[in-house]
Formats: sequence, structure tokens, C-alpha cells
Amino acid sequence: MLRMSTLFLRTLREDPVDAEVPSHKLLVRGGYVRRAAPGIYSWLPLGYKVYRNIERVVREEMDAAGFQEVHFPALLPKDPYDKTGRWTDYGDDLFRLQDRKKNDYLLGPTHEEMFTLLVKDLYSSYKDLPLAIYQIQTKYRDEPRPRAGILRGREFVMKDSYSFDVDDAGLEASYQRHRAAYIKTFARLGLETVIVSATSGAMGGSASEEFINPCPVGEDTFIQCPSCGYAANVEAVKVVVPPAQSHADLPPASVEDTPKTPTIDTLVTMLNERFPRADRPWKAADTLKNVVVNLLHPDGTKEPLAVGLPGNREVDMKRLEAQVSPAVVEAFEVEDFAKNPALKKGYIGPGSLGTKGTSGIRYLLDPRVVEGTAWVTGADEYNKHVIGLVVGRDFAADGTIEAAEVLADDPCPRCGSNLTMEKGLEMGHIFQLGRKYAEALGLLVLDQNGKQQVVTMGSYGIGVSRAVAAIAEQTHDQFGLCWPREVAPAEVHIVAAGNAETVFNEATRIAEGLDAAKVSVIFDDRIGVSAGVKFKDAELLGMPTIVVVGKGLADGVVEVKDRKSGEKSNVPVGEIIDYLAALSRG
RNA sequence: CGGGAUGUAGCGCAGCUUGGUAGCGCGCCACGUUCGGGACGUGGAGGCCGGGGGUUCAAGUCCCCCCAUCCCGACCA
Repeated sequence: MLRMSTLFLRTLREDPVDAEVPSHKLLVRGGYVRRAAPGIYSWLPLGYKVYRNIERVVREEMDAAGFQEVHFPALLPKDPYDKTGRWTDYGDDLFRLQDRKKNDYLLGPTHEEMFTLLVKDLYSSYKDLPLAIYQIQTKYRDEPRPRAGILRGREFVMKDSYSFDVDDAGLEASYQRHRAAYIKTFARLGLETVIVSATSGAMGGSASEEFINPCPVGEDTFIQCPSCGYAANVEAVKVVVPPAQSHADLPPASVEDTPKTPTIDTLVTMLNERFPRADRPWKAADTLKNVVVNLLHPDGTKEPLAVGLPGNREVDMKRLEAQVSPAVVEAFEVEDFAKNPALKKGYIGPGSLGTKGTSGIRYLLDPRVVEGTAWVTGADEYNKHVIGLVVGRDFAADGTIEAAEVLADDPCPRCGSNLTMEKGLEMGHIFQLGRKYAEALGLLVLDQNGKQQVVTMGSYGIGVSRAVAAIAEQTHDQFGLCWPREVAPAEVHIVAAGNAETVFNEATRIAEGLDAAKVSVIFDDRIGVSAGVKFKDAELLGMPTIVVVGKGLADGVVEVKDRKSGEKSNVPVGEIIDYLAALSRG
């Protein structure tokens, strides 16, 4: 039993000034967490109970699926990460440190290397596989900008699993087992998730899905198709490529004076004024916008890259980085333009781009820009554009890239219906890693024929600490937190309203009775605290059931309030323990 | 890294324009009143005004330089 009179807790009446999102505000106000450093939080008694409940659910579901728990250090040697290239690929996001002998160490951002090496240590036969092991571990990533409290910290807890199989069919089966276990886990946590196609990011690998919790403060954007059910992170959306067209009867391209049109908007306006089309007005989508960026590779080298895309779309930096990973994208600065005189800012065209162009800069096209389509685009001279430049006839690029932003109402890649777009939190990520790590670290087993085979791996994560905040985010209301029973710090919050001795005696009897009945309880036994304060605190703290012991006692009843629905009912004091125990059992 | 803002008591803030020795609310301590929707009175404790330098008889306030934090853009569970 938790007694409010002695509980290590101080609730705050006002929102903390550094908190922006509801979960952050409420978790701090309710005394669940305290900030220790930017993106690093301490768990207080109530917060730690929620955290451990979530951890317990995750652990039970992993165990039930037959995965075995291990536990690695968070402090790791550099060597394995050197072998896979991630010591450099991870860049500044890696917390690095040295011991007294000046040996390099890191705080693990993720543990593929360690798992791979551990299995290599112990196993060497196909008979040992399949294997799936997991840990629940604190991870460290020196994020450029931690934000939103627990939702995105530099220290966080992740459940990460890894599967090991001898062949692709085995990997697929392991992947499906994890997928099923994740569906169960999130259902038990009361966390709504949408399974979306995803990219595999810095981890490498192929098939990949994310479990996204729809949430307005989420940092991911995903699309869903209302008619066929297709769902994907925008980073992973494949655009619908129109068929190539014949350019036999297209008119030749013409270079035209288009003064003071450095942006798509100004260009479209001028096209309609000076070069009106017979059939319809010019639109931004008729123009080909060429955006130049710098790729910063992990080894420190810089490479300019040009992306050509329809003028009605921006470059989506997330999508672009997903494509060029592990390189990161930086802006093409004024000095970069100075170094590339062939590029006329505002009037860049295919003539200056591509490895065969005058600048030699690698040039990739949005897949919509297909062979045989005609575009208005920069003429590589200030104040001039070229109209009717045809792909394949007048210019060619070095390839295609999926870097254009996805727009709501874009066609579904699978069925063509209009897509819907939503924000969400990435709660889980499952993917088929393949043989990248096993190859780099030499994880081999002998097959039936005595031949060495490289093991193929899957990697699966759940954001355990993030789930605390995500559940708070999903369930809170204007009065405070509102925990699902499975993860709440306690199931019942007893308020002793008023200072009459009979009230305290009865409330104490009920609290002790619940304790004996194994129903977890918080008892607000504070003396001299007004009923109003206790009610506000009970609502802020968010236990699923609130029991008010007070003036109803005169009629032999106590008040039971469901925190989520707000429904109240009076229950005779003699039945209250059985009543609550039944609620607890569901 | 770019852009914006803020650092004054445990928390939330005022004071800075116009320099003059530190204030409000919440919380905390004591006593009394109150006691079912964040009560009230009286009396208290608590501050290197982010750090350093400068101007000045005098700096929380003016000037310069740092540092830190938060928010908006590029990473990920």
C-alpha cells in the first residue's frame, strides 16, 4: 500500500515551464519523473511503478513467445563497433568515453554487435538455430535535440530482440513470431498501434515495419490507405511511377527569358502571363525543380547532390536522408554556389547537372519524372528557363531517388485511392537485418552438409520508457493522467475526505482489506489536507478507480468513481472490498 | 549546426525601459480557525539575481564575452 502521507511525492499546481507536450507536463506535475539533465530523467516512486509495469508486460509477452532474456552491459568496448563501421557511422549521436588507459568505450545506442558476438561465442551449428534472445536495456544516444520529456530522451530504455536463423525462410518465420508478439504486447498495454512499412535506417537491412501510435505530438508521419489498408511511414512510401511516354510528337524545347523568377511561384505566374497554354493554365507540377544539397559522409567527406522533382513538392529531408544513410544532408550554402559557377541559383537546370553536366554534380530524379515527360525548368542562365524539356530526349540523369515529400491525397501505391496522413510515435520497429552483422563479425554455423553458412538475423525493438509517456499521451484528459489498469501505479486511489475519525478508520480498513486481497492501492491518508486538494491530486495522478470515503458513510456507502469515464456509484461499505477485487480481476 | 526565446527562493513569475542594497503567488515550518472540489489569518525559514569582465560612489537593472536551458527546422525506440 502506498500512503500519501509518507509517499515520496510532491505534486505541482502549475505546468513546468520547460514542458511542451501533455505527457511531459503531467508526468512532472504528478511527481512521476524529474529532469536530471537535458533528455535525461529520474524516475520517482509512481513513475517507476508505471515503468516497471510496462517492462513486466513486455517481458511476459517476450517470454511467452519463447524468446530468452539476457542482459548486456550498457558500457561497451569500441572494437565490435569498429568492425561493423558503426563507430564512425553513428557519428555524434554516440556517447564515447575512454578508460584510464585511454582505451575507447561507448555507451550502447543499440546492441546488434554484442548479440551477434555472444551467439558466435556459444553456437556453431545449424542445430542450435533458430534462436531469439532479447534484453531490456538502457540505451544512450546523444540526440542533437532531445525533446518532449520522456518521449525522446538521450537515455531511454528499449527492449531489443534479435533472431538468428540459418536461411531466409527461417528469418521470415522469426520475424512473424515477433510481429505477433508485438501485436499482443501493445494490446495489453492499451497502446493503439498501426503497423506501417518502414525503412531500416542506420541499422541496415531489408524488410521492416514500425508500430506507430497515432499521436498529434508524434515525430513520425505515416500514411494510410482507407480502401486497401496499405500503411507506411512517409519515409518508406514508394511513389506511383507513371508509365514512360513516347516523345515522338512533342515540340522542341525552347529557352525563354523569364526575368526575376527564382522561385516556383514567381515562375508559374510568369508562365501564365507570358506563355499561356492553350489547354489549361500552368501549374507548379509542370515545373522541374532542381535542389542541390551537400551529403556529409561519415568519413567526413562532402559530396554535392542534385535532386530533380516536380515543382509542387518540397524535398523531404527525412526521406532523403533515409535514402542516402549513413550520410547526412546539409544545406548547400552560398560559398558552395561560389565554388560551382555552373550553378545559377534559382535557374539551375539539367544542363549543369549530372555527372555529364557542366558541374559534374550527381543528379537524381524523382521517379515521377519519367521518360518522355516535358517540363519547364532552369536554363542554367540567370533569368532564363527552358520550356518543354523532355526527359530522355533532351536530358538524362544519373538515376532516381525517393526524396520528394509525400502529400495527403497522393495516390496509394497499391490501389490508387487517396492516402490519408497522420502523426505518430514509433513504439516498435521490427526488421529483417539479414547477414550484415553476421558477415562483419564472422557469425557462421555449419549446415547439414558440413558447410559454413552465414547466419541471417532479425532485429526487433520496443521503446519501453517511451511507452510510459505514450500511454500518458494517449489516455490523459483535462484533469490529469488516466492510466490503464494494467500499467497504473495502483488500481485504486482511496481518498479519505474530511478529518472525522470514523472516515479515517473506515478508509484504513478498506485500504488494508484491498492490500490483503492483492489489489494495489494508494491511500490518501493525509491529515489536515482539504478534500478538494485530495480530489485534485487523485485526478492528476490518474489511478483507474477512485474511492471516496466521506460523508456517504452516514448512509453506509462510499463513492466509487471511474477515472476514465467519470461515472460515480455508491457502494455499501460492507461490499466495497469484494466490489473492487472483482473490478481488479476484470 | 541554423533561427527564436529565457536564465531572479524548491516551482511559476514580477522587478531591468528610468541603476540606490530583493519582491509576488504556490510550496515549506509554527500557532489558530476551517474541513466534499486546489480554504483563511498571524508569524517564520529560504536568494553569489547563470558565470566572468567592464562602466559607476553604487549594477538584478547599463555594456562586452562566455555558459546553460527551452522552443522551431535535419536523427530514431
